Formats: sequence, C-alpha cells, structure tokens
Amino acid sequence: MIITIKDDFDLDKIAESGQCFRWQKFNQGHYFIIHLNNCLEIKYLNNDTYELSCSQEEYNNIWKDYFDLNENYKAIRESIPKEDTFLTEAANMEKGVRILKQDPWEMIVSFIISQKNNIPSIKKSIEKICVSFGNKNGTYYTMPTPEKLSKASLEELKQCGVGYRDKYLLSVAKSIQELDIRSLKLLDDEHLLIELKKLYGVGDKVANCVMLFGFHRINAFPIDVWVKRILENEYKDGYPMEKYSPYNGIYQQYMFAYYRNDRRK
DNA sequence: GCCCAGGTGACGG
DNA sequence: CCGTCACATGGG
Repeated sequence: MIITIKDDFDLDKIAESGQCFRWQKFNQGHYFIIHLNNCLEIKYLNNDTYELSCSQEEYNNIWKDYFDLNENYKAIRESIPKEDTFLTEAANMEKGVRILKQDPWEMIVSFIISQKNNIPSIKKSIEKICVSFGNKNGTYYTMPTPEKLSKASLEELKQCGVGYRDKYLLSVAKSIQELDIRSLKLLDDEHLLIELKKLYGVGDKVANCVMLFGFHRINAFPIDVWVKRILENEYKDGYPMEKYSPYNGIYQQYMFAYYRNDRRK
C-alpha cells in the first residue's frame, strides 16, 4: 500500500539516530523493520509518499503509532526559539528525526548493552540475543521475553558478545518478570525514572533512554558523552530545561544526531 | 599493541 | 556528596 506523510519524516535520519538497533537497510530510504511480533518493509518513493508492505488496517493499528505519526514534529521543530542558534541549526540539519514508540523491554535490553559500547557492536549483540533466545517468525527472530531470557546462562549470554553486561541482563530479565511493564507505564516521569534505576546495570543515562524510546516520555533527556560535550561547549551558561519542557527529549535527539554527525566528518 | 565505544556499580575520601 | 576505577569485547 502507498501512504502520504506530510510531517517531518526521514527514514535514513531515524535509522542513523541511535535509537533503533534492529532496522535493516536495503538501500537509502528503504528498510526492513521489526517491532514486537510484526515486521514491515518501508520504502520512500517521492513527494512525501511511501510504499509499505502491510495492510491499511495494520498500518492504522501498529505502524502509525510506532512512527509517532499523530504528533506534529514540524510544529515542535518550528517552536524552537530563534535565539537558540545552536538548537535551531541542529533541528534544521536533523529535520525528519522522530522518537519511535518502541517496545520498553527491548529498549531496556538494548540500552544496557549500549553502555561503553559502539553502535555496530550493539546491533550485533542484540541480533545474537534474538537469534539465540527469541522466536522465529517468518524470516526474522523476535526479542526474547524476560521470562525466556531469565533462563539463559551467563555463559550463553556472553557468547552474544555482551561482555561484562551479561550479569546486568540476567538480573534485569528476572526483575522485570515481577515488576510488570504495564504497571511501569502508569507512573509519572519522576517515579518511572526512580523505578528503572533500581534495575541492576541501569543508571541515569540508560534509564532516560528507556523512558524516551520505550515509554515515549518525550521530555526525558539522556546525557551521554556527546550531550555532555554539547552542554559544555554550547550551553556554558546552562541549558534551559524548564523552558523546553515538554520537548526536551526531541530536542536532545536533534542535538545528539547533529553533533555526532558533525564530529564524524 | 593501544585506544575507544549513547555508563554503571563499588569503593574511598 | 564527590572523584576514581574496573569492567569484556570488538574494531580501527
């Protein structure tokens, strides 16, 4: 089926934005995406039109929400005050990035693995975990449930290339079974952060990434090495966190992607 | 071989 | 409360 998306939406920018680790790239503007037990092939055609491999019903029920297409990112981007020249420039350059609504459990696993790690390595480890412990669904493997992962051994986990994070993953898989993601969804931002940080191996950075990308708390503001550099270099007099509420998470993604892309040149 | 990668927990002051 | 350190592994 063909759909039209008028809002800011750039598949390549999203794929490169460091929030999703299981998108498979066919070509520029052409991806295979796994979300829970669903998969999608999506291809940019032209003039805001995209070809999707799913039905209209599946798009309405799953993918529209996954891509956060009920939110107006253009309006949010244009509400950035012009006097913040750095953020304005970052948002212009990274226009098209969105905050995906991904599975909270998958985000917990993914961002625990992400600590002190690089993106290609993170992707490989996550894929190995899915192949080793997940279910096969057609041509791809799903992320194993907490129940399934909790039955893995440290030795098996280590073979997925996760290094010292094996004990974090095992502990968290066991904790989450009792914690129940559904009850976490009911908490406000402040209490959700507290609960996530109780998990072994989940600190301030990982918890904020899980909040932003898994629980869609778009005001969460993960501070990693890149954002730390941004705050030190571009906001010497302080970052206006209150002023930018409730969009701190979206703005953080613009800045993160912009700085990271710039420094890689 | 050396250095770094979307950090965290444990420890000492 | 702060600063420091080890932590596994892969890739350049």
